[in-house]
Amino acid sequence: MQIGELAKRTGCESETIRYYEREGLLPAPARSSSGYRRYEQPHLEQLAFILHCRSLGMPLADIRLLAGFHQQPAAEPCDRVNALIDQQISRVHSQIEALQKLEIQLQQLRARCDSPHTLADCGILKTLDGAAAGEACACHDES
Amino acid sequence: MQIGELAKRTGCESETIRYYEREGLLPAPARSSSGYRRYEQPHLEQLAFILHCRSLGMPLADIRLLAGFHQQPAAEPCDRVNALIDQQISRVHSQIEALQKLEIQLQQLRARCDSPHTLADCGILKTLDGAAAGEACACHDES
DNA sequence: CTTGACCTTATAGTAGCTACAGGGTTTGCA
DNA sequence: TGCAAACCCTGTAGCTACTATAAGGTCAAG
Repeated sequence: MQIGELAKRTGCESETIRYYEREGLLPAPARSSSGYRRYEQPHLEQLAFILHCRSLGMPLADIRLLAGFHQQPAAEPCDRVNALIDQQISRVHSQIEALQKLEIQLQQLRARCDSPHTLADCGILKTLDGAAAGEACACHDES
Repeated sequence: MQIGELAKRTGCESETIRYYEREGLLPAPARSSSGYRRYEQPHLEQLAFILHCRSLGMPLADIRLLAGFHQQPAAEPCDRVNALIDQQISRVHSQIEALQKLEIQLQQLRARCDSPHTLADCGILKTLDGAAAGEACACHDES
């Protein structure tokens, strides 16, 4: 199949497929006489593997590693696979925590201007300006 | 003060300060005879304003807008300020939701290999491979 | 024989920095 | 006076994971 069909079947844009090839995540396929890429079933599965990992938020470098385990002797221990997943879980987890703190801070800031005002009276702008001048601010200091 | 001192006082690297100047977030300061940037107190406050907003995860484009409100007549309504903060809150909120789903999916995947195995037996790799071949997977399908 | 849908490569853009390279300046010390 | 360390300058390239062009070649239908 051509790149467009692979794209349609996987829901991944042609340009992204070419990008994955350049990045060494997908093997370069055979070419037709006119230079068009010709994909087979294994390419589709490899791409699906990549997309599945991406949907789990894994970085391309980790996916490269994960894919690489297929080339290794099957009797090897799989602890590095587990470590990659654990790493990803902890990355995601700490992002969640950081964003939750952020949301609270933003809501505290937002509460400073709950009814419509003018720029001069806006509690949000005042808070931000005050913080810039070194004062305590609703969003960061009154935890 | 020179850029290095501004950097030290704000905890922002000199290169980032120059970057903000290039991006039009900080006004270009006066220069010494040898071309060194000379900052005054207002620059420090402006930079602190930017850093404070950044610490709330606001994109530079929004910070530019927020800073721009200082140049506007003080009697203008501040609803666009509020809208920017609301937007940021909803961005952060939907990121949190997406990451929480991700974490659950990752943990379901991780549970497929809770004790050490070989690559051949690794429930994680098997799940990922199966998903690539079109099977249902622990992480996405058994919600 | 032309139109439209496909494909090719190469390059630049996105966000928000960070990290050089390759220079100039200033300060202090011997 | 000479020199080294610690500053500063500009300009450019790198990071992630794409996305979006430009400028062109190919192929099938009508």
